[in-house]
Amino acid sequence: MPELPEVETIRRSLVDKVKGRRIQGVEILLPRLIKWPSAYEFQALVTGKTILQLDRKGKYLILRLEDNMTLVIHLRMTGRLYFVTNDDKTDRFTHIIFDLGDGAKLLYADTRTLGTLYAMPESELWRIAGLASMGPEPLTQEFSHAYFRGLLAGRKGRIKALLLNQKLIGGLGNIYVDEALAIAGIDPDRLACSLNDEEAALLYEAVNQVIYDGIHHGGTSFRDYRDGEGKSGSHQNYLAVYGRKGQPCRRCGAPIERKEVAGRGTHYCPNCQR
DNA sequence: CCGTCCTCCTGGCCGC
DNA sequence: TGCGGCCAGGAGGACG
Repeated sequence: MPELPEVETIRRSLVDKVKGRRIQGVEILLPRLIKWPSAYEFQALVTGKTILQLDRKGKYLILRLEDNMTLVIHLRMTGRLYFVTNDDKTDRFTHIIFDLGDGAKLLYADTRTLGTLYAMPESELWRIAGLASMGPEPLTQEFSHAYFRGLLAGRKGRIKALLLNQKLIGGLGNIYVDEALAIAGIDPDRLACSLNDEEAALLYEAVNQVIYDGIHHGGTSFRDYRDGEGKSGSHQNYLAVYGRKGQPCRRCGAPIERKEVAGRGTHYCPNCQR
């Protein structure tokens, strides 16, 4: 499940490969993945355009094309983006093929087909609500300690739900939220407004730390995630709690447990997190 | 406005 | 061994 560190790793692995290349054609094998405009219009808008830059905002990848056109991709659960220079790597999960010329292709593959693609002029990006309403990302100036404290004040929902809310903080998903809460020693079931100053400070630091470490390790390859060259990340080897049900807590040795919080499978140490 | 629940989707895993 | 059932979870929409 690509979260901010995984999407950033994909961006870094692709940017130099696609920059300056012209999209010669687009083959759309699964049209329903195109959310705006129609698949036919999408094809017309991006074909013939040169890729000027590859940006990321939260979990969205944004290809900046010439003439202020943008191609936006959200990988959701199992989306993958590969750069290839031969045809060998297409399989039945390859749904959209961007021909970049000279045998080079950018492949969009997705086993569960929940991913979404959009094409529109930069001035119309407001159409993508999740992009337009995204909150500040960890490791940015905008995501200040004061901002984070402000989020917690008076909020009755669970802290896990708050961290997952992209309108409040951009880029966190289930893995990194569980990890941040584990590092900060906070029970995911706690109400956001119940955190004291010390806990809030610990959690703020933990959120930044897990995102930093995740990027540093090239992402977490727990199931499907690979970077733009098909390489796995290594952060799965450093996880504190996610996917470690029954295994000993790295801090106290107690078995990691799993429960449902905010409708999500949640891993935590019952001893360290309170 | 806010929180909760449902929906989408399919490979993989579990139990019978 | 086969197969039904369920789980994984990001995000948008319905609903109270």
